[in-house]
Amino acid sequence: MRILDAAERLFAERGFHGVSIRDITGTAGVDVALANYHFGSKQGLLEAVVLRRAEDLNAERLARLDALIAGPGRRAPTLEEIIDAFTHPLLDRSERGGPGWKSYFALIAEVNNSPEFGGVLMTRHFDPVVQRFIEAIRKALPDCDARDLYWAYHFLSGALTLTFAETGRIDKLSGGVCRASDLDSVHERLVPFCAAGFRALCAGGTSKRRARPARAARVR
Amino acid sequence: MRILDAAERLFAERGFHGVSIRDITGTAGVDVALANYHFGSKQGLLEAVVLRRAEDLNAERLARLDALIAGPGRRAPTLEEIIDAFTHPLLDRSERGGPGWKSYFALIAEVNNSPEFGGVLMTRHFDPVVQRFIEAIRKALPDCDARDLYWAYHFLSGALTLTFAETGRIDKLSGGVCRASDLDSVHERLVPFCAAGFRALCAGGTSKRRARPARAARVR
DNA sequence: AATCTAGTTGAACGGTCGTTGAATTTCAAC
DNA sequence: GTTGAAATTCAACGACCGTTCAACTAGATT
Repeated sequence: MRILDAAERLFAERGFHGVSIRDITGTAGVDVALANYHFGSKQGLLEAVVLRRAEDLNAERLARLDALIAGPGRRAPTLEEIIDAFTHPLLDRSERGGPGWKSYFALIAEVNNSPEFGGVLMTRHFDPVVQRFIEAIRKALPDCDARDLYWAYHFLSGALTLTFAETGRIDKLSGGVCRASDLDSVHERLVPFCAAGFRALCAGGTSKRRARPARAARVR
Repeated sequence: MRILDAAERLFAERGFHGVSIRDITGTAGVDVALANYHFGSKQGLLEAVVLRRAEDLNAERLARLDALIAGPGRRAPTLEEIIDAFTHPLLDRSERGGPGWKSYFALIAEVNNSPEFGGVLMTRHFDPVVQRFIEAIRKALPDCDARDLYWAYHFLSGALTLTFAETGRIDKLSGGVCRASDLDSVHERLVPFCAAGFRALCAGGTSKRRARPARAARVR
């Protein structure tokens, strides 16, 4: 659907309110009224854009997770493998999934940080799968406190979202040493970074965590 | 300035394009034309909102960093202390800095993930201080590859931004076990999470990192 | 061939948008 | 008390907004 493609790109570039239906239908080469006919409203169009690729993404994520935990004669999956199953589908699609996917991830990053739409859209379309992954991580990190687990996922989510949005800020900050478009390179670091973070919070139960960083929190 | 306060809150709630100048001046109780008179344009108003608290934030961050590295008879600061100097000013202000600060951090999260404004505003107002912190971390993690360092900061930045935006998504995801508004609790975990991530990427140079997670990347 | 439905178009609705210029008020300096 | 600049208001500009509805087209069904 050309309307969805145009909406995806423009919403990602300028945000929901920064784009008019006329911008979208104009880019798609169709009449203004067609958007409302197919999607009911501008909000409905946004939701359709989010939903379209979310289904594919969720399916691949779950397939990878199932392959890890139910593979024939499989040992228990490592934390790194679980995180990779969660993040690798994004890497695949952004690098080799066609041009729409990069727009999609930039859009998701905006929606994710938007009080207006984030709460509903993200929860509805992504949280069920996230729950499955958190359960898997819980098994890989026994004796892990639930709060620590959820917060660790929260940090992973923030890093992941910013990374695949490819805002290009890191390019400027690093003076060209890092390129946001070099996703393979980032992903290679994202997985061990987050795995180490998870272990720092979870491994050994809560007591270890509370004892150590209190020192840092007491600075000044 | 009442206009800045109103703009800060409304921009945070509904995004730049989701708010009209009339919304802002109406909330502030002044005439429509006053916004353009003082700030030139709607974009100028956004920039003024971002700049106002950025200065205070940068000053406090640098003061804490200087106290760490130049304190009287001070040992070399730990990684946790440096990260805390970077993040604690956010915690202080969000919890005890008045109502405007929470709006501000939500706004920063949106601007940060926006291709439209993020590139210019974030780079201009925050990157100089970020560079100082990355330099400090580099000294705390000798033999650290520059790319690893920048990418680790990138992940920290994403986690930090999402955390202080307090989108409340974690509340739903965790079924109430975690509350985004409980910032002390999050911060207590954010520092060790990121410190462990930095060490996983940087400690021992690049060879160690490249050897290990390749296994996770080769899954499937 | 007639009928029906989904898809598409054109035109228009009322409303809101960012911005501007002239008129008015405020208020400190003289 | 007058002057003058800064601050604020008022009214309006043209442009664009999301949405709707009647009209029209295409293609399958009868």
